[in-house]
Amino acid sequence: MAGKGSELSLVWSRPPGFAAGAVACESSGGESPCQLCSAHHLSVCGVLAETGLRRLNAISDQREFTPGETLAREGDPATQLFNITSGVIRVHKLLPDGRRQIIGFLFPGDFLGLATGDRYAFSAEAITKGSACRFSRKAYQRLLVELPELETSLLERTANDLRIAQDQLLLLGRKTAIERLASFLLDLSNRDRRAGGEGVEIALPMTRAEIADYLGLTTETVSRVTSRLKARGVIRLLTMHSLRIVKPAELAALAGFETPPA
Amino acid sequence: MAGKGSELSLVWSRPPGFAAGAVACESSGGESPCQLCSAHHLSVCGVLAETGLRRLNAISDQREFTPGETLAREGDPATQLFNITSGVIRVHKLLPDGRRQIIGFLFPGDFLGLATGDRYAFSAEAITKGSACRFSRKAYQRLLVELPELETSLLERTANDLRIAQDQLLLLGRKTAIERLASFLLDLSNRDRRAGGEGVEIALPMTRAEIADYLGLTTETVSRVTSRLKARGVIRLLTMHSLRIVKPAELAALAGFETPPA
DNA sequence: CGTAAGTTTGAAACTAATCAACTGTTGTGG
DNA sequence: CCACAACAGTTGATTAGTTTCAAACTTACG
Repeated sequence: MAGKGSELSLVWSRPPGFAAGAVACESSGGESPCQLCSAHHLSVCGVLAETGLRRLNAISDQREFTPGETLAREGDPATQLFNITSGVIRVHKLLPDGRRQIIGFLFPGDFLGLATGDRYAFSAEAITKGSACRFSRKAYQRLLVELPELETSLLERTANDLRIAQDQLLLLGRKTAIERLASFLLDLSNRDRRAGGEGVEIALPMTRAEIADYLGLTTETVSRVTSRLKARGVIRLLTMHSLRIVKPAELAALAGFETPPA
Repeated sequence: MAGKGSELSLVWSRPPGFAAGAVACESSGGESPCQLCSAHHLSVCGVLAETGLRRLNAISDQREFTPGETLAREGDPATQLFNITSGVIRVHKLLPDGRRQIIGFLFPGDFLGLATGDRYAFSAEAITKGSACRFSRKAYQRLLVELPELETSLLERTANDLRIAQDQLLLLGRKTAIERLASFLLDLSNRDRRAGGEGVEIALPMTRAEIADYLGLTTETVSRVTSRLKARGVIRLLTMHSLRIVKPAELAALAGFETPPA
């Protein structure tokens, strides 16, 4: 019962569980770009029929990005929305003195930019190279009015992202360092499983510093806690950026998963 | 530029800034209950025209609550939605060992229950006595399909709540105890100002323990930090549950408001 | 290969939590 | 209306978990 485990997107993401959203998609070129898009089934556009897809495609263009590239800057006018089709993005907020909180990591199928008013409330930067469908916010909003299934889908996604954010509030407000890291690894595992993987071998495209800024810790603490999990035989590092979950049950227990006592 | 300051609702709340949402309302009785409702202009129902209001009203009933009463329990089937019309609600999540994170406080006009799948992802309990419009989730969702302006309004609210949650992630992940309390008091001040007040005399309907669980601290720390603010002349306690902000600028500086350096 | 960036590990410092005592507030019944 | 009990809040002393500072080690890359 209870807790589902938190996720990772947080600024528009994956399908809330049932119906998928619908935004627009990429392709490697060709006549029907969206249907060839490898992220199509994960994306908001997944719910759109032929007609809707075509209209969405008409207002989108393709944007490639390379590591370190900025897609959105906190405080700038929020003119563009993105649907990630490949690669990984990090989304963060800063305090005036430079302290950083990473709000979420975006993967293919995740949507970027709607948790925003007139200006971006966060910055978004590429961690890996990748690509995204880009929309003008205005055109997108106009299209929303005419494609109610798209709006419904976005509402579901937003509600889902809100749920994810609330799980993360519990993590940041009340969990210990080891619980935070365990929760994070389980999230990655669940994500991999939903993407069709085994959820056992986990890729970590982000650096330790980025994990730290996501979990409200320091690099050193992330490193120490990782070592502890390794020493307890719960995980095994394969490379610097991938690991294997050896004892999933123990990891879940450590994560203190959101299962209320009552 | 930049930061707007975080808010307090987080599980469906106040108007995102421009258009208000629309759900349904309360009244003290009478022919046109919604229009007499004191929370009407703050609520999602605020955007609905006569017809929509009537339909919404048809599927709602009135629910009074007293301090300590539970409106929703984490893990239970999410069958009911609420629009708060008076009083204050706290929304929280628990870890198995009882650690609590308060996700938000809900005030009149705030909406409760949509950041949820089939089951509530949080518990909601009354802090004060009050009242709410209650809807069956199913009936509400059916109505959403037929009232697009309601759905649009909900989407805006959800996006707004997501933004608020993300501000709180920054607070919990990166701010110090004094910055957290200062941010909290400023949020309350802003809320009061938007409700037509001066934002100077602040009501604190919640206990220190509840503030602590909202800010990821302990009661003792909240008390100590409050004393420090008092000693510095930034605030003055009027009663146990109300205070005056004496130096708003200093309070804002302490809050480290979300203004990125760049 | 060599340099820079990223990661790990150790020691010291610090913030907030915990434990504990005391004070203030609230609400109830004599 | 006061006394008292129960609860809420404050303050102090100590502890613990995480950060900070520092150095060594590893990996990635030009």
